[in-house]
Parts: sequence; structure tokens; C-alpha cells
Amino acid sequence: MAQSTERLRRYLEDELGECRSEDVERRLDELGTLEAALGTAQVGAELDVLSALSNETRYTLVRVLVGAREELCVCELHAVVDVTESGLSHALSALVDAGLVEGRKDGRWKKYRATNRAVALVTVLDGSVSPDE
Amino acid sequence: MAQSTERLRRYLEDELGECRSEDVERRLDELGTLEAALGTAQVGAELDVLSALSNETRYTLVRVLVGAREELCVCELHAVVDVTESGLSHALSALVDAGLVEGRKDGRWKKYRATNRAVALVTVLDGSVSPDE
DNA sequence: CTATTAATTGAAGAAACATTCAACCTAAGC
DNA sequence: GCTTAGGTTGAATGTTTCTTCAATTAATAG
Repeated sequence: MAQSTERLRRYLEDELGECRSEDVERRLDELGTLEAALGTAQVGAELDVLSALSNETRYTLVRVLVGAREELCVCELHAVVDVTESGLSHALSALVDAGLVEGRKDGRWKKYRATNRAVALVTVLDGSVSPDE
Repeated sequence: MAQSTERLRRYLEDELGECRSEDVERRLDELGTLEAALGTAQVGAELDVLSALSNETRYTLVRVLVGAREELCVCELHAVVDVTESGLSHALSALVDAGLVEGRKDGRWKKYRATNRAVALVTVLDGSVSPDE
């Protein structure tokens, strides 16, 4: 919520024919309610997930792990993305933080797999985004 | 796809008990297939959508428009986010490019509404992300 | 036609991000 | 024990991405 309400008043005058202070107040309230519909914590968490996904390296890793339907070793994932070992580790760590991937140590190897959240998101993206744009 | 296959060879030796060159080749192939499962164009488009959403201002706008279930005037949206008019315009333009929002001019006002794609994505995010993280 | 208002555009500085290098930790192997 | 290999961490840098300011377009009002 923020900023000058002058323009909004003129807009409501246009829409409603007339406009009193309380009309502006009411509309601001409605808009505020829409904005706050989910808590700030929820929105913050969703933004974290989106930020984690919106990077080519990380998104590729998620896609591959979702597609694999099984856990993959870091050394296998390294064959799939074009970053250093360190970069790969940073990427996986960000995905773990976002709850998109889970890691497990297995002897001297470390394996990662996609979470249900990752599967759900990738599925929707595939379904609602067509390549021609 | 990239990088040294030495570690992968050793990993496969561990997993399979033995490992010939062709085993490494085959595994690299499988991984490559996973990575290429969707075309590059598709992945690029999905990344564009994710990048558009992964910003507080833009995500808030999408959430409000999805929640409103009707078109809202720029001057109304301005009451909801904390950026300049110019910033708001840039944000809306990015959302249009990503196919998350559609704009329509109405006299001297301009109105935006959420697309189906936006509704689908917000719905899944709400469903799969819980606030406590 | 001029002035005003709604909104957009481009450029530029500031802030956030991603990637790498180097150092490090841990588990196995000798 | 020592060494090697898999993987992670933190700091630094180079690149993107935001946000703003100033100028601009388009529509209405006078």
C-alpha cells in the first residue's frame, strides 16, 4: 500500500459518476484486502521459491531431477549443467533452501532428488507455458 | 551438458561394480536426454515467466490481479505497490511480455487483468508452498 | 490550439545476483 | 597416520536487474 490517492479519486469519479472521500477510502480498503489476502510470510516464501527457480542453471537441475524420477549424484548433475563444481554446489544449496530439492549423503557420494513441490511447479509450467514467446 | 567425465566413471564403477567406456557414454546419453526432454525454446519461455514473477513488486501485482478477478486500473494498482509510477509501468510491461497480464486502454485510463497462466501459477504456488520457511 | 492528466519509454546509478577461485571439511584408501 | 577424492563454503568480481528521473506520447478538457 502506498502513494497519492488523487488520481484514484478522479478515477472513481469517472467510474461512479460521483465520489466522496469515503468512496476512496472504501476502494483503498478493498485493494488493501486483496494485497493482504495471503500473509506476508506466505508471499515471502513463494518469492523465495520463484527466485530459486528463475535461473537457468538451477531450473535445469530441477527439470532434470523431476524428469529422472530418482535421485542423482552430484557428479551426474555436473554433466548436465555448465558451471564449476562450486557453482553446482551453490545452486543445489539454493534449491534445498527453497524446498525444491533434497540431498542425502551416501558414502563418499552425495545424491539429490526433486521434492513434490518441484514436481508440481514444473508440471504447471509445462502445462501453461507454450514455447512461442 | 559439460565437463569432465572422470568422476562419473568412478561413480558408475561404484554403482555397477564395473564400468566400461560405453557405460559412461550411455549414462551421459540418458542425462542428455533428460536435459533436452523439453526444447530449449520451451525452457527459455518458462524461465522468462519465472523471472517475471520472481520480484516482489511484480508478484504482488499478479497476486492482486488474480485475486481481484477483474481488470484494475493502473491508478488502482499504484495504491498497492510501493514504487513510482514509472516503476509500476515497467513492472506491468514485464508481466505483459511474460504473458501473465493483459492490458487494455479505456479512454484515458489503462486497465490490466491477469491471464489464465497467471491464475494457474498462483494457484499452484499457494497450494505447494507453506509459509514456515 | 493549449494545457493538463494518465501512462509509457529510455538512460543511468544503485542494488542484487551468479559465478569463480581458493580454502576447507569429510570419508575412503593405502 | 597420510593422501586422495567428492563436495561445500566464503569472499571477490563481473554481470544482470531494479528503480528512479526526465522526457515523451496520447487522450481529454478548456
